[in-house]
Amino acid sequence: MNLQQKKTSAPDTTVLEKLRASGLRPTRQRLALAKLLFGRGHCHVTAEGLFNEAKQTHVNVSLATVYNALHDFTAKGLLREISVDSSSSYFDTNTDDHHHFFFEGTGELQDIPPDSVRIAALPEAPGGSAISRVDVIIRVRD
Amino acid sequence: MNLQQKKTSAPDTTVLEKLRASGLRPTRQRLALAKLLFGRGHCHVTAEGLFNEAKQTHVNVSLATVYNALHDFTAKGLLREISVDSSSSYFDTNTDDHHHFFFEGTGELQDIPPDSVRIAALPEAPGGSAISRVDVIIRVRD
DNA sequence: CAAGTTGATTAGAATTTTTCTAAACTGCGA
DNA sequence: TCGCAGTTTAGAAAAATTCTAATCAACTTG
Repeated sequence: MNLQQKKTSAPDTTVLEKLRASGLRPTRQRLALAKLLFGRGHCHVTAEGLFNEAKQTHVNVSLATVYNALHDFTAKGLLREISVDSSSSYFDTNTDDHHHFFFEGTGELQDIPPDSVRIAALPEAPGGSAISRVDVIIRVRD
Repeated sequence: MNLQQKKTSAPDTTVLEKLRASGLRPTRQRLALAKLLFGRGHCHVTAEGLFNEAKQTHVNVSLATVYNALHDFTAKGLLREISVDSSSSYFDTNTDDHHHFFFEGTGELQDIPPDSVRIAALPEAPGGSAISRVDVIIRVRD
């Protein structure tokens, strides 16, 4: 047995625990997708993009399942959904409070550290309703 | 002749001029849609929503034409496109610099006057690229 | 520990949203 | 007025997303 293989299996346990902790059943499909999403540094994916990655890794899931998983993960707070572009929505593995650059040419997203944008004077939400999130997207030509 | 009818025809001229000034041909379809969009106070519409309004006003246009018109108007700076929701994009007749409340329950948008949000410390765009726009969306539960 | 029960999950099918492109139209010059 | 060139429309196609019936997985119960 090769040590290289052992190395890659270590984060799988973390991913499994992550699913268990969220209350989602760790099915074959979800585990495989979660491994792709969380088994590396933070990233921004689209459903189509993750679906293609899955295919390349010989993980057999339907596109509908990818959508289901992304939405389930988002509902459990494992991902954050971002709408910047009418073409498709992005899912961010970084769920901490932060903002984004959007490169209009390539359609790519990049995180902005939370303290490099400061919002002074937030308005009151109308009708006394609660603010659930503030999204700042800085669009950049490239 | 009724004075009431005269009243509603006055803004049509403005709408016609608006189209002419932008360089878009004032076709029957565009005029009808522009009248719906600009013949009243600022509003936020979806393609589907505008299409339904058109039908109710007995304006015969296809949904594809509504999309074409909305995108053409946006390209000429008559509208601003906003992505908040993966379900569909919104078009805002207010093209001045301003931000939005998004009511997650009803899916409605509301303008925030520009000076009630102040952004201190905007980060440098990476690679020296130019910032084309900064969008702030405050999501509200309702 | 096998079988049944219940609720969660998957993925093919359907729907919705958006774009593409051939046909129709418009304005212009001959 | 006629024909040409570019613009606009809208039916058809594509892309994105959701729906739902079939499948599966965890938990009883015998």
